[in-house]
Amino acid sequence: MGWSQVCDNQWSSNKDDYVKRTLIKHVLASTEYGSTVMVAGWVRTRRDSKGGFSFLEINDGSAFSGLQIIVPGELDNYESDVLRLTIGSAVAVEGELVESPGAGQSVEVHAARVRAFGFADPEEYPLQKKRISFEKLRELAHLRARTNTFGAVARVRNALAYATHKFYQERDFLYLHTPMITSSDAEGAGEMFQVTTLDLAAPPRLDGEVDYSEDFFGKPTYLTVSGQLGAETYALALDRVYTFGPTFRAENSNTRRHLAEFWMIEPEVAFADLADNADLAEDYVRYLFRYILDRCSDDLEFFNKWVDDGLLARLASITDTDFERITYTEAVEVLEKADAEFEYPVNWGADLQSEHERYLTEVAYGKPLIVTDYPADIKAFYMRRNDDGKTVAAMDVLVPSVGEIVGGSQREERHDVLLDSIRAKGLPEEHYWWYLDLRRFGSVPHSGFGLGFGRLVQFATGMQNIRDVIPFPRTPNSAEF
RNA sequence: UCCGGGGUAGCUCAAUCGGCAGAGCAGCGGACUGUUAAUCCGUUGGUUGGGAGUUCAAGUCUCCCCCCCGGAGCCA
Repeated sequence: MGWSQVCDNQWSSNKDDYVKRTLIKHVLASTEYGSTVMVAGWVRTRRDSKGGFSFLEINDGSAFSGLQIIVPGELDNYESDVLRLTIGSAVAVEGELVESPGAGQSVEVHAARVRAFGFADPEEYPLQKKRISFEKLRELAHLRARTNTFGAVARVRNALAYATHKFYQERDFLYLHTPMITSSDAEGAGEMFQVTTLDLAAPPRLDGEVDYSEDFFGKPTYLTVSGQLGAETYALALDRVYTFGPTFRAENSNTRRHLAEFWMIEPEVAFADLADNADLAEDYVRYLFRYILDRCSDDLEFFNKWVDDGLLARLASITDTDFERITYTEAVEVLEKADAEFEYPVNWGADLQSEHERYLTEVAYGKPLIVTDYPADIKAFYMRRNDDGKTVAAMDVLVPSVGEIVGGSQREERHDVLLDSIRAKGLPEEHYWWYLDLRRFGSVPHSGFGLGFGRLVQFATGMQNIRDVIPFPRTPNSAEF
């Protein structure tokens, strides 16, 4: 049986086959009144009428809205099952699709059969119809997908992931799987989680030091903090590639914008300079928001109403306006002239602080902003040195509310300059032999960036905390579920 | 990690100067009803995060610890 048949309404009353159901989003869009439909999902609320029937609202996650079921009291299992269907119970319903006389929905189903699957004891079930705080729902991460908010987050996150692949595939980018276990800290992007099979209580030792030659890989290994360097190797053979996978940072970061495990998208393009890179980032981000505005309108309207009332206007403005582009030096000038109090002083050579980034994107320009050409001293070794000798071809995309969402650069393609940077930053050059090889053999200018997928979902939904846009967030002290 | 704010009923919160631990919602019982977070009446429900201390008396004051949230740093 093909998947399309599963989604089709092929249900037969002779067979107890509840796989052949119609997803609620298709039922809600249907106008085939009088037809028989089969639906299944989880009960959101039941209201009983002493007129001898019950209203059942069920949701299967396929749409923001649930489906109203009218259950007549004459059903055999009305007393035994239907009246026990409280919030959280799982149920399947066969019935007739009809136009609804009520105000809250256009269609409803008059049940001919109701099959109760798992009940949910209302004394025990932690979710309730009233609003529960996001903090409490984090403790209920195994159940929170059943709420309006987290169902909507999951659908928008999915749409953004799909749109990401669609965008890059349509542009002939090759999807690349870079390793999650790495033997070097070459990326230099933060503290790393160590991966080992050694007995931590009694590791083998040699001259007092832990003897990693006995470890699984024969040397210390870590979870990756970035797929960039691997992506560069493939871009310098296959022209344009992207990664989309998990990355890990063992930083003790406790903010609404950081996770210890998060997903990142990293495109890398050969024969591309910083301007090409900025064009790609802008096209990509605008493509994503246009996609969800088209495909996730119910979910976004919900977020706009209950989570962030400026969301829809902000998303629409981004799809309609070009991003502003300024250099770091220009940004510093704007900040120095700004009529605002900053906790941290602004001076050329210092990195932009969160408050500076937010001022630029929220106050000074009021839209997404691409800042380029940062001082070399505050940026990574692999970024291409500009002719002024002081700055590098780096770029950050800043958006209102979230701040930095994209960080990227043109990569240093000149072997001697790269080697000089590695030495100047005091990095162990023996770890970079293969990375330097790329500059010895067929080197070309190339560029890429990283986009934090969680921050993208935050921006797209208005959700304040990144822990609420991933199913099971990993943060310091927290790896439940 | 630093700064600040918190932890009280299943949930969201209140509790004045240190003086009998409360409300709404949920649950449960009943009434009513093509309902829409239904409504109305009644009702169950507490080791006030943990530990120690001050006091006649501690949710409240002091100390230690744990956890959560916001901001900062790190960064995506």
